[in-house]
Amino acid sequence: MNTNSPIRVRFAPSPTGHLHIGGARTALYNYLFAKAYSGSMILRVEDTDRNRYVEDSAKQLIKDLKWLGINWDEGPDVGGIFSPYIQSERTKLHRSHAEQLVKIGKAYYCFCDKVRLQSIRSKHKGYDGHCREIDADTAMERVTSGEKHTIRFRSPKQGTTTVDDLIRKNITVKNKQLEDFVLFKADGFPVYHLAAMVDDHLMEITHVIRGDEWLSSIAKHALIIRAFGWSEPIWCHLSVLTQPGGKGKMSKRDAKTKEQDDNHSIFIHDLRNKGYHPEAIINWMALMGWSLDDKQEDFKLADLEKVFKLERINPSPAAVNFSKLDYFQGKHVRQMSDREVAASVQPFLRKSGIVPDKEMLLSLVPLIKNRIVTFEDSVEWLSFFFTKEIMISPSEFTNKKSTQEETLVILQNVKLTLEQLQEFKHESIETELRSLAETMGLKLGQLLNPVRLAISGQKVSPPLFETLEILGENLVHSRIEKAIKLLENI
RNA sequence: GCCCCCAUCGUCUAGGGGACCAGGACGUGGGCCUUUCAAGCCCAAGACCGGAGUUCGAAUCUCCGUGGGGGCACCA
Repeated sequence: MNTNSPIRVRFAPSPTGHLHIGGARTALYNYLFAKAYSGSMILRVEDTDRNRYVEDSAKQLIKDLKWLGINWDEGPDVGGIFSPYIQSERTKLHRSHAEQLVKIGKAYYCFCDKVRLQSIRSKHKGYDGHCREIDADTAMERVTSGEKHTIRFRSPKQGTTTVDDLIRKNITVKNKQLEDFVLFKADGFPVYHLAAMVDDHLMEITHVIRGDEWLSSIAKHALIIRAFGWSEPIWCHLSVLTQPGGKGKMSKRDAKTKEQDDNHSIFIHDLRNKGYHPEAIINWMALMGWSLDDKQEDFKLADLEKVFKLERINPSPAAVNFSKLDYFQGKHVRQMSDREVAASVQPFLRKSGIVPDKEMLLSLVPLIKNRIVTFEDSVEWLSFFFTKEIMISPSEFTNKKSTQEETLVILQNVKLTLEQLQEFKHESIETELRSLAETMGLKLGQLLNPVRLAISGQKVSPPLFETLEILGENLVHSRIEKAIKLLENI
């Protein structure tokens, strides 16, 4: 291709379902490459398969990409000089190009129906060339008379086709391996192979960065391009993403059973609903099949836009590793300001029926910031602050270390101590409770754990002194009192 | 079955003939800190798929195996 022309790349999903991390990562690499080299990113929706079309999924796709921070310069929603960017609106273009290939003898009309194709499939590796030698005039007549037909590519029968992939060097395919594949379907729509090549050419795409699943048909694509006499884009095929165990392709089909546990999903919108931050997802995805060096692993989208290089893409398959996503997510949360965390957490609290006071929430954030992974996690850390009644079963108060009576005494003493406080601040609470533990001859933990249970209903909670302060004198007293009654009445 | 791609710790990776008894990160185990749980810090275990070749020298280059993956539609 012409190396002087500005870089133009495209992400070309088909609207058949939700955006998952495989597609998102392809989109990301395209986007980053465009940014790093001041090129243009194009979004093109490839919806030529009417059977698999899923209503609204293009809209969802766009929403998910935008949420991740991936933008484009041309696309169905923003337009551009090569409009339209919805492939099904370009079928006239595809048709005329297919016919052009017929005209110059690189393709031919085929009148075989599905029944015949089915019957030869067992005997032949691919299409048997039944309509290959029908003379042009006869074929033309049958087409104009309205006979159902497809247009097939006239694949070379001998020799080899060699295509250059940026990260895999030469890929050579024996031409006899190629059948006369369909370019244009009887339903009036083009097949991917034709449509994508025509659109890429017309849209002046310079680099095709796409998934590994296209590698096996790259010879077809090169042959189509060469048949037209066009120059090829630079090809760059990404590796596949495999299941967490490293075995088997990560797929949408069994995503529910294998890649997805309670907290993780391969779908971007699920991750979003779970409370992951887009930057964490970006950082995680970027490193599945790409690296800068052996030093830096923390990247913001803005960083990646500066340093991304196609040459550093790794051709070998990468297994999805959700624990690393959690790591990046946790790390990202800790880097956010308290205000940002509060804002991110709020929708999840609301979803569970909690409408927190803004200032109170802000004061709680420091207590949970390095305890949560996803924003949704905040709900279980904070809900006891906002619910009127908490549930405790008395049996939880006793364990191998302390009996009912001991716990009761602790709570009574704590109650007294707290009642005598001048001000209900965590510093003074801490001072008094520490000295109470000392006078009672208890370890701080022994003293605090029953209190924790009494006021939160949980064995684990945010740091207790701060928790008590924020919970407030009244609530603390009533909850401790309630726990005391509970213990007395066993 | 045929074709194509890939191969370094469990996982993501650095490395690209001597700098490597192979470096980093996640995870795992242990320790420190500590009011629970985290976070943080420290330590540890843990890999060049096998075999030939090329070379003074191979994780690195070549070939052959093996393993894994992807594709062989009027799907994308």
